[in-house]
Formats: sequence, C-alpha cells, structure tokens
Amino acid sequence: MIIYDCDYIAMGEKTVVRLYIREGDSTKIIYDDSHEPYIYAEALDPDASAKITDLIKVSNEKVVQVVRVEDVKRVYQNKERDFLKIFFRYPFDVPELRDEISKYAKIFEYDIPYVRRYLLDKSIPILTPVDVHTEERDKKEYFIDAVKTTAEEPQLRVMSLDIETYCVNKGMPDAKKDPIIMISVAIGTDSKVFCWKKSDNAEVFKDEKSMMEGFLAYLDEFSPQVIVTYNGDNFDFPYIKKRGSMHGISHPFITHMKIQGRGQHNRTEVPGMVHIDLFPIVRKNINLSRYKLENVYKEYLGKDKSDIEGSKIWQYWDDPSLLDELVLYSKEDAVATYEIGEQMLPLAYELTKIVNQRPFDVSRASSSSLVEWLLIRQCHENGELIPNPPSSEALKSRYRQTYEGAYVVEPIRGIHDNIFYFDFRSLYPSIIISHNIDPNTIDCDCCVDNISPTGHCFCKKREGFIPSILEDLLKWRMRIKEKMKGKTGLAYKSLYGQQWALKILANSFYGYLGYPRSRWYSKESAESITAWGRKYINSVIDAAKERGFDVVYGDTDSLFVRTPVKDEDKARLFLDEINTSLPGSMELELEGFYKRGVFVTKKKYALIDEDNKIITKGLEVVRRDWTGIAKKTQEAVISKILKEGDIKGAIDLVQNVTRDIKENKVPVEDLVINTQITMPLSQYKAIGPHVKIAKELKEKGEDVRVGTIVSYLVLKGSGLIRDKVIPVSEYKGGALDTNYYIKNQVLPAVKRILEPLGYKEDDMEYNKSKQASLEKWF
DNA sequence: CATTATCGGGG
DNA sequence: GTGTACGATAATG
Repeated sequence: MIIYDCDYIAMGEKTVVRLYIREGDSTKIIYDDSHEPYIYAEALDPDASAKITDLIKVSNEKVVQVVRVEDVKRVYQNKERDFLKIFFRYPFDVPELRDEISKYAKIFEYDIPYVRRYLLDKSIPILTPVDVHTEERDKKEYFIDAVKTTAEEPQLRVMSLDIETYCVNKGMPDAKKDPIIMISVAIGTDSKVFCWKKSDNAEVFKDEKSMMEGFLAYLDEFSPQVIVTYNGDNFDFPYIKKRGSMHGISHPFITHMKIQGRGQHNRTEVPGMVHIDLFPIVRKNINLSRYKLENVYKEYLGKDKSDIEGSKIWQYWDDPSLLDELVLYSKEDAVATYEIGEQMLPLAYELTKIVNQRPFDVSRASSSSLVEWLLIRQCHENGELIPNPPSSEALKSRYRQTYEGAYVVEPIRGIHDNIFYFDFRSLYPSIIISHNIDPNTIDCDCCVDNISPTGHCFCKKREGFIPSILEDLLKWRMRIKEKMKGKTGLAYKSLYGQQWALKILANSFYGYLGYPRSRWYSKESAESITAWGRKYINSVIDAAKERGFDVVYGDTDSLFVRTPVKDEDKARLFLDEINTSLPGSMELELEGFYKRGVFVTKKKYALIDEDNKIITKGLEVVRRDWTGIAKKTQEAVISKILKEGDIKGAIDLVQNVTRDIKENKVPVEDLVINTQITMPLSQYKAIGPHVKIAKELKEKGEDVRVGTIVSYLVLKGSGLIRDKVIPVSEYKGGALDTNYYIKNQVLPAVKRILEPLGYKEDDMEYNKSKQASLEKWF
C-alpha cells in the first residue's frame, strides 16, 4: 500500500489524522489519534510552567486550554537547554493561546501546520510503498504501528479535468450566472466529455445539474487518487464548487472542497484526492514566453491542439453546427492536461518523497519552502529545535539589507552568431560544500584559512548543517544518475524525476540563505557564496578567452561564447580542460548551441536555436493590457533580429508601424486597450482610464462589476489619459491619439530591445529623425 | 517622486 | 490552516 495524502479532523476530544491509502485497486482511510498538538517554550519566569498550565481562554463560546506541560531537554543553537513542551487538544488551540504563553516564555515551533508536524514526528513516508499495521475500533481502522517500507510500487490513478463555461459578457465567466457547459476528463488515452446539448461525441445530459451529477458519479466510480488540472486552483475547482452548491448538489467533491487563499492565487483541494495544478509547476520549471495550455502543449510537448478563443465559446455552444468543434476542443484540453501531467508528475512525486510532505503542498511550494522543509526534517531528526521564522520587524530589516549578487558580465551588445551556452549549474552548491558555508560555521574563532572574498571566515573543523545536507543531496543525485544508465520506460522516468528534483533542491540552497523569510537566513553566507562564485566564473571566463573564445555574456553560472563557425569539438575540448581544473563536484556543462542571439543588457537577451525555436530572457512582456499593435510589433522586432540578423530591418519595421499609426492605417482593433476592473468602483483611490470608463458605463445602466474587462481607445486631446478615453462600444470614428499609441504603446515595447543597441526613440519614429535634423538646418 | 493598480493562467 | 505570492511596469496623486 501507499500513503498518498493526509489531513486531520477534530473527533470528540481528540485530534485525529486521516491517512489516505491506496491498497491494490482500492482507496481507504486509516485513522490515527495518537498524536497531540504541541509547541515548545523556554521559560522566562520561574513559575512559567504552572502559569501556562493554568491558562484558560473562552473563544467563540468554547473553552480553550493547555492540556499539560512537560519539562524536556532540546538542543538549540548548539547547546542543550531546558524547554517546556506544551500540549493542546486541537491544532487551532495553538494560535488562540500562543500570545498568552509568550508572556511567560519564549515560544518555539508554534507555526508548524499540524499535518506537517505529524508527518515529521511519526516519520510517515508519503508515496513510498509501505505496510501499515492497524486495528479496528468502532468500525474504523486505526493506525497502531510504525510503517515498514516494501518493494511493491503501486501506481496512483490519475485523471485530468477541464471545464468549459458559457459567458457572453466581456471578461471572465461569473459562476453566479454563467453555467458550466462541458466537463472533460482524460485518463491515459481515454477521454470523455460530459455536456448538456446534443452531440454524438459526448455524454449528453438534460441540464447543467444532471451533467454535474453524471460527472460526479463517474468520478466516484473511477475514484482517482490524483486529479490534474491546468489552473484548476483558480478556475475549474472553485467554479465547480460554486455551481454545484447553487444546484444544491450534495457530494463530497462539492461540499468538502476547500478553497484557500483569497481572490487570485487560490489553492483548492478535496479531501482524499490530490489535486495537482500543473500551471504553477510548469511555470516554475520550464522557461516559456507564455504559459497558456496551448503554448505549453506545443512548445514543451511539440503537439498542436485546436484553439477556440475564450470570448467565443458561447457562440460554439449556441450554434448546433459548431457544437462538435467545441466538444473536440474541450476533449483536447483534457488530453493535453493529462499529457503535461505525465511529464510533470514524476518530478512532483519525487520532490514529495524527498521532503516527505503532502504532494498537494509540495507541488505548490516555492523552492525556498522545499529547502526549508528539508532542513526542518533534518533538524528535527537531529533532536534540535527548529529556528523560528523572522518576526515582522526582522523581516522588514532583512528586506532592506541588500548585498552584492552574482557576477554578471556586461554583454557585448548586439547580434552574435554561433553561440555556445555553458552552464555552471552546481557552482553554488559546490561552493557551499567546499567552503562549508552555514549560518553556524561563520566567523568561528578556530580557523583562519577559509576566508571568503567578503572577509567572512567559515569554520573548517565542524561540518555545517547546511553543507552536510547539501552534500548528501548531491551524492544521492550522482547515484541516481548512475542507476539511470541503461534504464527505459517507467523506471527511467522515475529516476529522471528523482535527479531533477534533487537538482532543483540543491540549486535552491543559495537562494534560501538569502531569502528574507528563511528560518536559516544568513545574508553573510549568501554574499560569501556570490563572492566566491564571482571568483570562479571569472576564472572560467579568462580560460575561455585564453582559448580564443569571444565571451559574449556571462551571468552567475552561465556563459555565452561566440565562435566564427559552429565548432563543437573545440567547445567540448574546452569543457574537458576546464572540468579537469575545477575542484570537486563543480562542473561546467555544455547546455546548448544557438545559431544566433541578441544581447541587450544584463539579464536581457534572446536566442534562436537550430530548430528556429526562440527563447527570450527579460525581454518579452505579453500582457492583456497592451494593445495588439504593441504586442505584434515587439514580436516582429525579435523575430526580424533573430531570424534575419537585421537590426536595421527591425528599425525600419518600427518606423513603418509608427507611420501607419500616424496615417490611421492601423486597424482600430489593434489599438484597443483591455483592462480589468478588480474591485468595487467606489474603492478606487487612483482613477485610471479604465475606472473612469467603468464609472460612466455604470451611470448609463450597463452591467459593470468586479471582473469586467473594460475595452477602450485613447482619443486626441490633452491632459490626463483618463480624460481622453472612450469605450470601444461608443467609438464612431474620430481622431485617435496617435502620439499616445506611439509613445506609450509601441515604442516602450520595442525600446527595451532597440535602445540598448544604440538606437534612440527618434530613430524608431517615422519622420522624427528627419524633422529634427531639418529644424537644426534652418 | 511616491502611491496605487494591473498583469499572469483559466472561459 | 499552528504558514497567505511576486516582480515588473504604467498611470495617477
């Protein structure tokens, strides 16, 4: 069997953990009431223990009190000390009483979510095959014994889910009025669409409610352990809950669904089902210019799928001759989601196993959180107290202090051909290990020969907590890479996921040390790492130059070198030489070859590979509140530069666009600006153009609400932008503010690329440069 | 210059 | 859930 999820409930006087288990083909729940919530505290007052024991508080007509207090010894900051271990009945009693307790003692481990606490204390392995000893009590199975790992490796049942909704209005659908018209699922290559209009390619129901019930019956029958969605946290799941409750559907999927977070950025889960939202995972782990499902499917999996513009979906639903196209589109969305899931789930599973927390949490965690959970686990296993997170004052001051970051070579600006991209990926982990960098080894009084370029000394006699964990991770990764050799299929996939997960974790330690919210924050450590890093990358840059490479750009751990022709042997030779000279686990890798690149400034460049695939860093900004003309012009400029290597051509292109704008040759739809209303109109302190229009439309009795997208044009005039805007719906021709469209839309979009290459705004604007020189002349 | 507001993904 | 995102950019104040 395999434990794939867990949560807790209050049952009578006890807190009971529910472990969700896959056994053979079925799912079951095992209960555990043997773990009490607790925190630690260090007494400030000789009577602290008695005073804390006597604490009592009435909150919401419930009596909250401490269950008991024990005296314990724990290691904290390298010393064994006396602490109080304070027990509670329920996890939510902790926040009720912790301020009171703080009056008598300094509290520790008071903010560790209960399920985390449980998994930590009991060492329950998640997603690892186990045998669990249980006994039956009150017709429920109770966990009694430690788990034993077994060799059996059951697969979790995975299903993807996607919904389509009906929405005529501008903006995103509103669950209060816009119904769900289709629900699609995919399991492997099988897929299915539930809908409520006649179609031969879907399972048809009489209305939305019965369609939802049909879907839920299917869900019960298949009972997946894992549901993958694309942005289900913020859209599909909350939408289903809302519509389901409105219809009075009583099903755990509807009634027990928990939506955490507010407004945007939710986390949505259903007890006993692991909801993996692929959108945040893909965004964190793959570099793309856009993250629409369609883009990810094409750029990451190399597959096409049909696309229907969101605002037009209702038309496909209303027109019986188009309905099947919508059914197909919906089905393809579910299939694409499933396939992306197949690629990303091994990583999510392996991260889950390494940090041993719930897959739901792990799949949504930042890499700094993952590192922290790993450190917490190790710290706990060492019998030490977990350091507290920073207080809000400490946090503020941490955010204020900055330090010198990585070495970034100012790029040779312009277009370069035949670029090899070297990556120094394990640079920072290697530095941390070889120099034993840790908040607790810094500035010891016993060593003098391990001093960072910033002047901090790190102890060589005592291995640091962080370097030791990091070293284990890297060794582990090397073992996995050995095992991968000769493996195929599922075994390979799982190992690949494992080494990927380990790499992500190892590469996050530096960031963790410099991240202000970290429990093991150490600015001095972080800046010593970057200082040593600058030293190493510089030595590699020097070596590259010595061998006749043109170093075009370098940042932190990466190096772009230009060669007259693509000479892979030369690149490999250089790599081998460098790697024999580098210490320990430090390794330079040849990550790729690009036939052309344009380097603009630090952190801003675009590259094109031999398959004409373009990747950009820091340049492209695609936003809904940009006009079509700005987006199109930026895209054309990047493409012109990379595909034709023609900067002059790009300048001409921009000049032509500005001319077209001045001569009113640009279609009006390319000049429309779309901006969303995000709060009630009365709450706005700054009245932007879209708010001004929204207020006017509301006056006229139009349906304007939170979520409405206002589409407007900017008319010729003077003063603030909001004083010269008009809703697209009311535009009947008339002079548009060509200057605004040029100065505030098109030029800013292309300036970020062309200006650092030596061109001025005036060079890009039609007639401008000529006029300026003429004026001078006369 | 400081403050306020919007973007992303989803239909 | 014993934890509430973020970094960049534009317009107003």
